[in-house]
Formats: sequence, C-alpha cells, structure tokens
Amino acid sequence: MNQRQTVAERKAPGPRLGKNGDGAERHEAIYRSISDAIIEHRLKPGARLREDALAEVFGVSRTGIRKILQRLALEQLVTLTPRRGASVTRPTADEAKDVFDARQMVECGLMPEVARRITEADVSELREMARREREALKGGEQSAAIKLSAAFHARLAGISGNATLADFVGRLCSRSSLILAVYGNAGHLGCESHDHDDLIGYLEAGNGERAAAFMSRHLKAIEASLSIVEEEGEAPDLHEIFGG
Amino acid sequence: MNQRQTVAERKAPGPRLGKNGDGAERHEAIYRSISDAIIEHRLKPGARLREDALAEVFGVSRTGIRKILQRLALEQLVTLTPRRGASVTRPTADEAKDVFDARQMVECGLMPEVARRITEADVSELREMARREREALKGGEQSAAIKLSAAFHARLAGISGNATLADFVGRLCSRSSLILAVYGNAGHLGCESHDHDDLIGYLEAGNGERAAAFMSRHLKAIEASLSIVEEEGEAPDLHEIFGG
DNA sequence: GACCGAGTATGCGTATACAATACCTCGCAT
DNA sequence: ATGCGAGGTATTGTATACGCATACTCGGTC
Repeated sequence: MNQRQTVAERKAPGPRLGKNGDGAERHEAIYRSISDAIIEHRLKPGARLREDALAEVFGVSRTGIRKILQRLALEQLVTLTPRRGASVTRPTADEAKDVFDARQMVECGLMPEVARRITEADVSELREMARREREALKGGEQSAAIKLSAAFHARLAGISGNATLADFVGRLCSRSSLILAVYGNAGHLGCESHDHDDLIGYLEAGNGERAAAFMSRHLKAIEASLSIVEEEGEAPDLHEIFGG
Repeated sequence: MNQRQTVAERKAPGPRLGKNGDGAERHEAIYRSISDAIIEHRLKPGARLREDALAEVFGVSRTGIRKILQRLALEQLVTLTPRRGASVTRPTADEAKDVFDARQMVECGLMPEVARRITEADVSELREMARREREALKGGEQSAAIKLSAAFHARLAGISGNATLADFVGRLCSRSSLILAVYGNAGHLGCESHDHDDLIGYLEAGNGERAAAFMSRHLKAIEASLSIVEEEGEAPDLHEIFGG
C-alpha cells in the first residue's frame, strides 16, 4: 500500500528531544496526521496500524501512540480488537445508514439556527472553503476535496453555536469519509460541486427552512450515490451462494 | 497508604489473576465504577481524581487508570488539565444549554422512529425501569433515581435502532446528570414521576408525534427546573460587580 | 498429500522507573 | 506584618522493560 506519510521522517536519530515541553502539541499533531491520513483515504479501511511502526515513524514511544490510537478508536476511526491490534475501521452498511440518518437529523435540524446566527465573516469563510473544495475537485485532488468537504460541513455546524452538536457533526463527517472510502464510487465524490454554494446562498438570505430542505436533499444525494454492497469478505455465506 | 495489592502481585509468580486475560473486563468494570459514581453524584463536580489514589483503590497500576481517565475525558465526564490532573467536570451554563438543546433535537427527533419500532418486550422493560425509578424516588434514593432516569432515556433512544444516535443520547444523558449535580435543586429531581409512564403510553399507541411533543415538554421542564446561576467562582467579573 | 501439533515469533497489555513541572510552604526582606 | 522568592514535595507525563497470548510456520504422522 501507499504509505508515504506526510511526516517526512523526523530523521533526528537522537530521540532525546522527546522532552516534555511540546509533548502535548506533538501528540496533537500526530493525532491529526493520522486522522487526516484516514479521512483523506491515504490510509484505507482495513489497513493495519502497528504500534511500533507508528511509534518509530513519528519518533515517539509506543505509550504515546497507544493514547492516540485509543482516542481514534473512541471516534470510531480505527477499530481496536483486543489482541489483533489497531486497524482503520471498515464501516458496515448498517453503520453507514446510521451515520447518514444521524447527519440528516442533526445537520438539517441545525440549519435554522445557523441561518439565524450566520455573519458576513462566516459567509466569506464558507465561500472560500467551497471555492477551494471546487478547485481541488477540478484539479483531481480527491483527498483534499474529501477533507475540505468534511471541514465545510463541520464548520457549518459550528456556526450554530452549539459546541456539543458541532462536535458530533464533526465526528459524523469523519466517519462519512470512511464510508465514502468503502462504498463510494471512484470519480463520483459525494458532494456535488455547486451544492455547497447554493446552501450558503440560502443561509445568507436567512432562509433556514430552505437551507434545511436543501441540506436534506444534499445528504440524500450523497447517500444515494453510495453503492452499498455487502462485501462480507471475511465470511462469505456459502449457503446463500450455493443455494444450500 | 495501603500497598498490599501491588506488592502481593509483584512477588506472586503464579499468573493467577490480573495478568492479561481479564484485563479488558477489569478495566471495563473500573470504568463503569467511576462513571457510575460520577453519574450518581457520589463524586461531585470539581472533585479531584488522583491517579495513584485510583490505582491503589482498584488495585491496578497507574497506566490502566490513565487509559480510563482519558476515556472519561473524551466523554466529558472528567476534565483533564495538562499538569493538574483529572477532576470531575463542572459543566458551564453554556454547556448545559448546549446539552439540553441537543437532547431536544435528537431525542424528540427519534421518537417517531421509536414509536414505529417499539415492541411489547420493549414496553414492559421500559415500564419496569420507570417503576424502579419511581420507587427509588419515593424511597429517597436520589443517586439511584438519577442513574435510572438517564438509563431510561438512553434505552429509549436505543429502540430507534440507530446505534450512533443512541450512543450520543447516552452521553448526553450522562452529562445531564452532571448538570443536575451542579444546577439542580435538591429534592426536585429533573424528571417528574409520571412523565416517563405517560411517554411509554404514547409510544405504545404508536403515536410518535405525541411522544415527540411530550418529550419536548419533558426536557423543557427539566431544563426549566435548573437554577442556572453563573457561579464563576474562578473569575468573578469585578467590573460587573462594582459597576466599572 | 493433508491435517494436526509443537515451536517460534510477533505484538499487545501492564508495571515500573525516571524526568519535568506545578503547587505549596517557609524564610527573608522591606 | 506583608509580599515576594526560592526550594521542596507531590503528581503527572513519558519511556522502557517484561510477560503473556495469539498467529504463523514447519515438521511429523496418518
């Protein structure tokens, strides 16, 4: 697999720098590195994440890696099986449905409040994000586009002012990236090019109801674009196959 | 303090316990112990949770405790400040509002689906839970009542079949317990005695809309019963106090 | 030739040791 | 007497070492 990490190999042979001052930031950076790699599909679902390998790549000990892996596991980006180690989560079809149902409920429900609270600055920032996403899509940088799309939805939720729900939406978007990696069709990214721009328009006009309805269609379109086929690679149902 | 456990384990050559086999279950049990203690208000918001103390009490090393503390921190039941250690989270008024707004959106939104999917077995189980809660309330066991109330709401969400949203509701309920501990009035527990029973009735009748409306009122009532006074013990606003 | 068992190897879970830092207390100076 | 500073203590953060469980492989036997 393609494992060229963005880390650029802290070639420092003396890992004595693992002092304490920047430990927290360091860990945060590592967390984001791995998280981004998963969201951008540079690490594909099912990929194993060995602790020592990660520890060596990032130049920290296994202890820190374990903490990060735990956190990723709680966000359901990686799956932690007791004695098999960590691997990038491979969402099931049921989970995919749950995630999109949840997004439907929360993101649409948030739109009225977002329309009420959105500011000029928010609008320009969202426009900029949408523009960059479109450019990435046009330039064939699918990884960047996926991340930007998720970031757009998360940022949108953040405008509502409800940190709890915004955080939840952020996680749902991360998981959605994973779902796209498994069930998405290559070349057909979830979000259509102009959808996000249209959405900004409704919000800017203060029309929360329109925005909610549009978001609903938007999410439905993404979900519909998935090809949910039960792969069940691990346990093929021989009875069903052979008509037993 | 009492260090018999660790010493005994060290000198014990026989790997009869605590080694590796039941480690996961052990940790799960400890996690639930601490979580329950927080939800039941036996550990009050602001209480410090020292790692060695917990390690000694539960007879495991600090390593395992740290993992559990991290998990609790991610669920926002404990707050982890960089070099000050862990303490039971003291929710702010803003967080309280966010949590109840989120519950309003998700729990009410779930009711129609719950009404559609609820079974006879679910109904009897819920009735039993409501009964036990009422008894606890009548018997003055406030801790038990709080936990049962949270469990009721979480169980209800679980009937929807959406694991993601059910999990989210569970966390919101846990945080609500914390909020009640800080802002709730003694003697007046959030949920009225008969509310849960009434709710079951609507659901049993398959009336999702009624159930949603009732849930909305129910949550509003709980929120209204809180006395949200900005304690801000850490940073009193002198300007406001002295009219500066 | 296939299947089963033993041995090895890999990799995780846990504990302990060490380092760094924040808080608290005591002493000194003003 | 009070405020400030320095040192000690206590507690967390990180790394390393060790033990065990499981998986994979190789050889023997049926």
